[in-house]
Amino acid sequence: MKNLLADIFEAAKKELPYLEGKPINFSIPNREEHGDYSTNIAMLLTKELKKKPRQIAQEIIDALDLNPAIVTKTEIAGPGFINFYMNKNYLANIIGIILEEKSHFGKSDKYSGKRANVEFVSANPTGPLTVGHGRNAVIGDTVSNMLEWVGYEVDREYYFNNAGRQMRVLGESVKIRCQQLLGEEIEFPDDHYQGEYIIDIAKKILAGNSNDISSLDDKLFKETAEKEIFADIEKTLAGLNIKMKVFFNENTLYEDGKIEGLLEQFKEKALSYEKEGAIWLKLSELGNEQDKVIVKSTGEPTYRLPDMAYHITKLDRKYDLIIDLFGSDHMATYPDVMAGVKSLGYDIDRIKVLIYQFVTLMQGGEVVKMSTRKANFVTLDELVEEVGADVVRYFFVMRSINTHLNFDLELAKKQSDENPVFYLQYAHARIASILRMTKEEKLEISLDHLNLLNHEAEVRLLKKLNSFRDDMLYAVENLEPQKVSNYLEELAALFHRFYTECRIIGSEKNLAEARIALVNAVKIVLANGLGLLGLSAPDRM
RNA sequence: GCGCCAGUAGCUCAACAGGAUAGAGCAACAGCCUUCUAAGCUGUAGGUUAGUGGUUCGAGUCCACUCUGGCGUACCA
Repeated sequence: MKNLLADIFEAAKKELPYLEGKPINFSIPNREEHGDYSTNIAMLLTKELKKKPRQIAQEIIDALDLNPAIVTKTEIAGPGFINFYMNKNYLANIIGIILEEKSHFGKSDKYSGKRANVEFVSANPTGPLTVGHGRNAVIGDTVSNMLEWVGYEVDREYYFNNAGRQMRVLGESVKIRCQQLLGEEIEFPDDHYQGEYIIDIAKKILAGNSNDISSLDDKLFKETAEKEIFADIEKTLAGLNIKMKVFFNENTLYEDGKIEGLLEQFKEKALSYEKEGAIWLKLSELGNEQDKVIVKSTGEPTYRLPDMAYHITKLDRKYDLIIDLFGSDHMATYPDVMAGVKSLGYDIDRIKVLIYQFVTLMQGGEVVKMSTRKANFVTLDELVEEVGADVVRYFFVMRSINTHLNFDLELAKKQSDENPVFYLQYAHARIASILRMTKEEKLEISLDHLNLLNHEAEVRLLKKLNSFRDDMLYAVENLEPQKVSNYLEELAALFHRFYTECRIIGSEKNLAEARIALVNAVKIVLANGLGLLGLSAPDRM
C-alpha cells in the first residue's frame, strides 16, 4: 500500500524535481480523522525551498496523478501534513489477494537467492537448556523464520565446544557419581556439576558396563555425558519446534589447522606479539580498547581465537548474511572477535550481532538466580511442560530483544487463560467456528459485494490487512520479532471488535457473504503471522 | 571509573522508524450472553514519558549531563 503511494510520488518527480532523492515516508496517522496515510515531506522541504510547508504541500498535491478509484481525497492538515483517504472499495481488494495467496500472503521474494546463517543457542553440552537459553533459542528460530519469509535460504547453526575445562569437569563429575553409586566414599566437589542429570548419566554408564568401571577410560565419562546431554538438548529444542541444520564443533577448527593458520596470519601481519609467555593480539591498534590474549601461557588459546576462526569459516561459506545471537553477558566478546576478523581483510558487514537482554526469572515476586553448575535452574523442558510450547515461544519474542524480560513462573502457569497468545489463537478459533456455523446455514463465501463492507469495524480490519505486508517486511529488515506479535495483537483486537458489532448469520445475504470473505482473510493472516512466530493456529479452543 | 542495554499508567508493555490530542493488556470499578466461542466486548479511573538542559516548525523518540536498574569490563566462554 505504501509502495503504491510511493509510485505515485515517483511519477510526480518529473514535475517537481526537488522531490528527487528525498525520503518520502508514509505513516498511518494515530487518529482516523487524519486520513489513512500521511506524509510529512512538505515540512521536511521547507528549509531547502524556503517556502511555507502548506504551500509546498499544495504544489505536491497538484502534481500528483491520483486515481479516484484508489485515493478518494487528499488534504493539507496541521503544520503541513498531506493526508490521503483511500477508497474503501479499493481497500477491500486485499481480500481477494489474501484468499488467492493463502499461506503465502505477506511473504516477499525481496531476498530470494540469498543465503543466511543464523547461529544460536550454542550452549556447551554441560547440562540441560535453561530458561535463559530459551530466549536465545526462540529468538534465533523466529529470526530464521522471518528471514525465510522474505526469501532467504537459512541455515540454523549451533556452535559448541566439547574440549576445554568445562567439559573436563563434566566428565569428572560423572565419574565421581559412578564411584559413589558403587558405594565408594568420595566427596563430591563443590565446583562440579551438581545436577540430578549427572547421576542419571552415571547410572546409564553403570548399566552398560555391569557395574564395573575400573577398566573404563576417563574419556568415556565425558563422551557419554556429552552424547546424553546433546540428545536431551535436541529433544528440548524439538519440543519448541526448533531444528538445527548444523552442529559445528569448535574442535574441527583445530583439526583442520584453522587455528594454526590464523595464528600465523596474525604473526605475518605483525598483529600479534609475545609477552609474559602468552600471545597477544594488538587490538588497541585495531581501534579497540586494549590488547587481549589469544593464546595463554599454557599454550591453550582463549575463546577469541577459535571464535575468529569460526567466523571466518562462516564468511568463507559465502553467506550473504550471518547472524550471531547472544546474551548481554557476551557483550564484551564480539568487538574483539570482529576486529580480529576484519584485520585480515574480511568483510564483516555481512555479520550482524544481535544481543538480547537477560531473562529475569521470577518465582512469586522473587528473582530466581540460576547457575547450571549449581543446578538451581529451571530447565526449558520444565517450562515448556508447564505452559506449553506456544506460550513459551510467544513470551520470549513478544518484547524487544533490547529489553529485560521478566518471566514470572507463577504467572505463566496460572495465566494460561488470560495470556496474549490465547487472545490471538482465540480469534483464529472463533473464525473457524463461525465458518463452521455459516456452512450449516448454507452461506457461501463471495467477493461480489465487498463494497458492502462499510462498517467502521470492517474498514479498520481492511486497513490492517492492507498493512500486513509492509509491517512484516519492516519487522524482518530490522530483525524485530516483537513487531510481528504487536501486529497480530492489533489485528486480533480489531477482529474481536468486529465480532461483537457485526453479525454474519442473520445479516442480509450479500453482506453476510462479503463478511465471510473478510473473516476468511483475517483467518489466513492470523495463521500466517502465528506461523511466522512458530505458533499453532487452532481451529477449536 | 569506562562500555553496552533499559527507564512511558499500580504491574507488563505499545507508540509506524522525529510528527498532529502518548495507547493496549493485566489489576480496580461499572455494564454486556434466549442469536456465529464471554479465553470476548463496552465504559470509568489511572501520565510532569526518571530528572535537567539542548537541537528542531515539532521530541517519549535525537544530543549532553545527572539519577536508578541489568550486563560486561579475564591468560572463563
